[in-house]
Amino acid sequence: MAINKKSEFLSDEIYLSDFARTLGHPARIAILKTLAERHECICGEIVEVLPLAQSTVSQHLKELKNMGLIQGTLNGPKSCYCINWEKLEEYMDSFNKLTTELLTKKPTALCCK
Amino acid sequence: MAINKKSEFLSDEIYLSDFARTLGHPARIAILKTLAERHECICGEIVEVLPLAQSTVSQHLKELKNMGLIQGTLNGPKSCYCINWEKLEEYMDSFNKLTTELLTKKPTALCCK
DNA sequence: AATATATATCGCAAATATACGATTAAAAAC
DNA sequence: GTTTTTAATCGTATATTTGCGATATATATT
Repeated sequence: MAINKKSEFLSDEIYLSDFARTLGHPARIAILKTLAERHECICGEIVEVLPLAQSTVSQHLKELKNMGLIQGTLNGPKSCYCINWEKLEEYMDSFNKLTTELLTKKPTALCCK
Repeated sequence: MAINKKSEFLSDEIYLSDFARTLGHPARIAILKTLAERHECICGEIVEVLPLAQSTVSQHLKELKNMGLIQGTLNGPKSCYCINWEKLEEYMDSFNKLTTELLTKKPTALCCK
């Protein structure tokens, strides 16, 4: 690859693709579902639910946190995670805007005959 | 990584994460936007729009095609691409179901104090 | 027939992502 | 004060993704 060409795209496209890439692993979707269900979890609870080692789960949590989709606060030796709804909804809105934009351009006739 | 743990997740989570991963690169989002805008494009038109080499664009097109999101038909030496709306809407619906499912579980009180 | 055009594929290099065990750090329990 | 518990980080191995040039293939054009 040598050079990362990502920066040459529109910032909107980068923003959306970063969100999509973050959801691009089943573990991270499962984590969001678990957190939504339970409202908050300590790391260990999430590890129990996933078929992955603790260190791997910790990495996925870090990635979700870096994207702002979840937040974790220390609670003694434990670390309590929950969804950052504001941020999640912001990303969802952007995604919905894209899908709406695409759908409004859906042609009536068939293409590429 | 040694072993791919993806298969140990729920098929629904795998399905969604595959879709998300496919949108996880700005080039593929840009391709979908271009195809929606123009209804159909030959490969060369897409190459013109993107800041990537022809062979790289061809790879991204292949990935979108493998996921069923676009279809390409040969037209002489040219290859005409368009969006597979049925499939795209199917993925979007699944994604919307996830977001709805998450949002219905949004708590009223703050978590992780 | 020879040449030009268009695009898919191959082969390779580099970057990124995934996964785990081992270690570290910090608080809790004893 | 020592031990245990919890989770983050480090180091490392492997897999996957991204990107390009070169090549192959197939159709148009001349």
